Amino acid sequence: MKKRITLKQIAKELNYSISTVSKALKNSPEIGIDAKTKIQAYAKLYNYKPNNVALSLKNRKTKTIGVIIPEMVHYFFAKVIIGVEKFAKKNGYNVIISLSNESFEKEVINIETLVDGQIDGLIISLSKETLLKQDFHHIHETIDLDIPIILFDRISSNVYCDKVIIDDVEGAKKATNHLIKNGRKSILLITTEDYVSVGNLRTTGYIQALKENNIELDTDLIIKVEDKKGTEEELHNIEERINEVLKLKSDIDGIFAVNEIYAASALKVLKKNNIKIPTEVGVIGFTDGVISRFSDPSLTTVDQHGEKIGKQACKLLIERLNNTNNIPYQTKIIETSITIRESSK
Amino acid sequence: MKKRITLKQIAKELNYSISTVSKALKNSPEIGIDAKTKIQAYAKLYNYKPNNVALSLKNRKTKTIGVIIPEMVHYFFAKVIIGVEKFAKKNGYNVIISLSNESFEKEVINIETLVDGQIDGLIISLSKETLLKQDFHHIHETIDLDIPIILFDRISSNVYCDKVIIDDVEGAKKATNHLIKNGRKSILLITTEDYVSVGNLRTTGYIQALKENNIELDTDLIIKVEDKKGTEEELHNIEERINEVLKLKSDIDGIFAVNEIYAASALKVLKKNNIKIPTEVGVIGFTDGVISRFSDPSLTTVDQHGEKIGKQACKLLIERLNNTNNIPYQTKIIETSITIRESSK
DNA sequence: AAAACTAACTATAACGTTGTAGTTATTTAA
DNA sequence: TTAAATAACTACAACGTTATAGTTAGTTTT
Repeated sequence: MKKRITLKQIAKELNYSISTVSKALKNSPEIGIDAKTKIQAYAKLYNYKPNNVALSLKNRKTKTIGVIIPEMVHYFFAKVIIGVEKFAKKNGYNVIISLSNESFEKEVINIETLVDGQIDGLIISLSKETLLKQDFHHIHETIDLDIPIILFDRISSNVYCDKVIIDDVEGAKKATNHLIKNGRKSILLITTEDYVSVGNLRTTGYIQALKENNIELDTDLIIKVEDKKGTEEELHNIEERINEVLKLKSDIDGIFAVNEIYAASALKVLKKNNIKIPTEVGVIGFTDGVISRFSDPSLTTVDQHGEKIGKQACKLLIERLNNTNNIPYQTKIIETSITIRESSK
Repeated sequence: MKKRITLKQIAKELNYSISTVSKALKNSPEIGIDAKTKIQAYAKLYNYKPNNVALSLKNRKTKTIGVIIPEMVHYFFAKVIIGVEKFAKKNGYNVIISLSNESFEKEVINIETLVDGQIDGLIISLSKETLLKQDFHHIHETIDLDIPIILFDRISSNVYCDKVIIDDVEGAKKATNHLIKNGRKSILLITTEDYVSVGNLRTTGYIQALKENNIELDTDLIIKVEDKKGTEEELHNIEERINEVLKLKSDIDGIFAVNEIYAASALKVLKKNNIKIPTEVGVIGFTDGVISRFSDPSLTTVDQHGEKIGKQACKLLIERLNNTNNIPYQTKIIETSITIRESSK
């Protein structure tokens, strides 16, 4: 119907030049008070708003930040996005979200499309496939184009850029220590294959905690799950493997899972075997999401503070965007904390 | 480092005019084969890509679709977005996601920012506050600006535009009937206050199902929850109220909850009271999300097929964008289905 | 009363692209 | 051998904005 009004139209209507109108609306002292009042009133009446696309073209910046996450249905990523959103809005930036669906190819395409004039900078958590392939050319090319990238959570030491992570080792240590402090000694670890960096690090933390408490490491107590995108089949397989180990090692009194799905699976298997939680076996999971909160018993978790991560990532990005002279790359570490619920202690 | 190359630069470098370069890259027959080969080779070498912002300005369209959802941590919305994304990408559109956080004001601001040249059309699920206020001026203004809007899930009959919904009444009926078919007669309904349109409709479906099966409606068996954004306090309150009703009405043999959080709360209370699920009480929830899948017992749910909804919404939008002549507004209804799990028969 | 200044404007270019309307030089038709 | 046609280009305007560099007319200054 009534398309957006432009400076040109206002100028024509009021018999001023486009420049005058532009300046009047910017309250420039160059413009007389008469013209200003008239123009401003007219603009208000017709609800003038500058065309952002034109501004983007002129200023060569879009005031938009892109976020690429592997999946949307993860509570953690959702939280991160909320953090990014809040901080971005506060600083006059918009946020575009894109999904890689854990696929390397989609990640590459998404970055290309976004870099294509849509965004000033990117916040990315790498897809599993990318980490497996160790192919980061798309990231490097983007940085070469002077488009800053902040990596969070799923990062790689082979990429030079700002990063925001949690201390996965420390978090896993905290989790394991929590179980040990409760007097547990035979702790089952349910983790991912090593190429998933966070899984790897959490495994390390588990091992370190044992060592520091002089508990001998028993590799039979480590289940490494091959990731298959959470299919029913995979879930079943995980439960099966947990079940086997529980049969084999009857002295297990604690379980640490590197994500909440594995933790929920552990709960299920324990309950099926009529093992009392937390009296006989205590359970703790990494990632504080809805599943943990609503499971029965509710799960003790390592909270990654996703919102803080998002905020920090956004902050780093905006700082870099505002700073033309290259500041050295930073890696910010966000503290984890343990949220104690029914499944432990 | 190496900023994106432009037509101008190519033109200068190869001593052609900008128009020639533009046309050569578009393979126009106006341009000689020599020039074409040279220009195309050069463009490829320097990885030329047209600047999207300039194109947006020129074409007055952005090839971007905006999606505004009330929250991100809902599995349902996440699914819808996946559906939108897939269909959009396939048709050469990008997707921007924005969150209203259930706030009317944020919804208004988000729409304004997006409409400001960022998007060609919008897909929106209204915030609770908007539905409560019944203030849709921002929606109407956007439509007046010739920016098409598709509403999904949380819609209002007071807005004239395309809509995609599920048949909430039918879905609730299916759910209630499922319990009745299992021989249950005293079915507790846990729903929202009436201003939340979906809650309202699902309540209607419940009532209709009872009527059709000649079961007398007992209003004591309806719990209407005042929505408070899922705070711990609210959860506690819900559990309390369920508990009270269970004490009062000992013959309850089925529970239908209009979302999975309420359903999970019901499970918890039942288990605390040592009531066997599903033998003594069967439970079914609306919305098929992670909580339902990982709860214990796992929850029977009404699946809303979020991905389908997203796809349909995106389809309607793109059709409208491609059709300058006004087609009449449509409301598409996506079928629900029941996913039977452990909590009911 | 000529020079300098100022207030209040306008013209122009630029951001990167594309479609339309030229402009050449060369070839073909009459 | 002149007019018409064609091939292969270029110029220009436009999308909406803003910063820079003008241009007026009127006012001070001396």
